[in-house]
Amino acid sequence: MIWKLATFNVNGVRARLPQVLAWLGRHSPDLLCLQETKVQDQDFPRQDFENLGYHAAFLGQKSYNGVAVLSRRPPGQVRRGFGDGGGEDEARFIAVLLDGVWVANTYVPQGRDPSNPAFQAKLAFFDRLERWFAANFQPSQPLIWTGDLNVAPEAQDVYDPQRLEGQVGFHPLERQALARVMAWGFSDLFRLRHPQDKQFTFWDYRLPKSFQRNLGWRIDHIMATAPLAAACREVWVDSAPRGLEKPSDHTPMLAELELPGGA
DNA sequence: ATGGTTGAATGTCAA
Repeated sequence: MIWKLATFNVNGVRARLPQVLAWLGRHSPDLLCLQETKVQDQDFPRQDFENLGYHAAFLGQKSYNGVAVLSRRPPGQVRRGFGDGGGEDEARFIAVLLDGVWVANTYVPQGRDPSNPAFQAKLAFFDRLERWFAANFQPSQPLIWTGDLNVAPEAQDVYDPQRLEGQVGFHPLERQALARVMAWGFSDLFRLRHPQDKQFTFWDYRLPKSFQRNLGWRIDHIMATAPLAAACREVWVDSAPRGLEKPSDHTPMLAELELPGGA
């Protein structure tokens, strides 16, 4: 079974709804993970997605954050929040069991600035994620971790690594925190398939003409354990949505996997 | 230099 999955930080699912619906019609992924939906659950535009044949699982809050998974087939199970006894006040984590594969969709805290307490909360979020993976899975099992991880892993993942070194999103402590989760058992599917490419997924609104000048960051990711990394056929970034009128500041990343038999 | 723009909200925060 060929499986197409995608991740897209939409920066407001209601503001981006026509764009997301058109994108789904064009690309027809088996599942699409959304971040920064910025909508309470009772206002999530579920019907618009169902009209296109997608099931919607979501966890939102007022004004900020919010994650959702849209899927062609209904998820067998859904986890909203970590459920580990820690705080669940921010809507940043949802996981679904789809076609026998668990997919964790995360909106990692941005961190604001390395001197800000939010930065420590960002580092702690990675630790919490690793504990969730380790408590529920083995690295030998098929598992996807995707979303806006808000970290560029390597120098080739930012437009100016010398200038940006030590800034939020490209700070050594964040790269280490991400690397520790990866070391549990994940591969970065984009980097696996494209070892040299300088391909970004985010271009800041606040930098004049950042998209036209390609002043971007690769901070949206699709990570997979070994059996799914071996099953990965292709990974790519669709930059077109970032060039539309009133775009999100992010653009989608997609992957195609040949799911192992029986998954 | 510490700017700039956007969404959700209708203050101003978070990114």
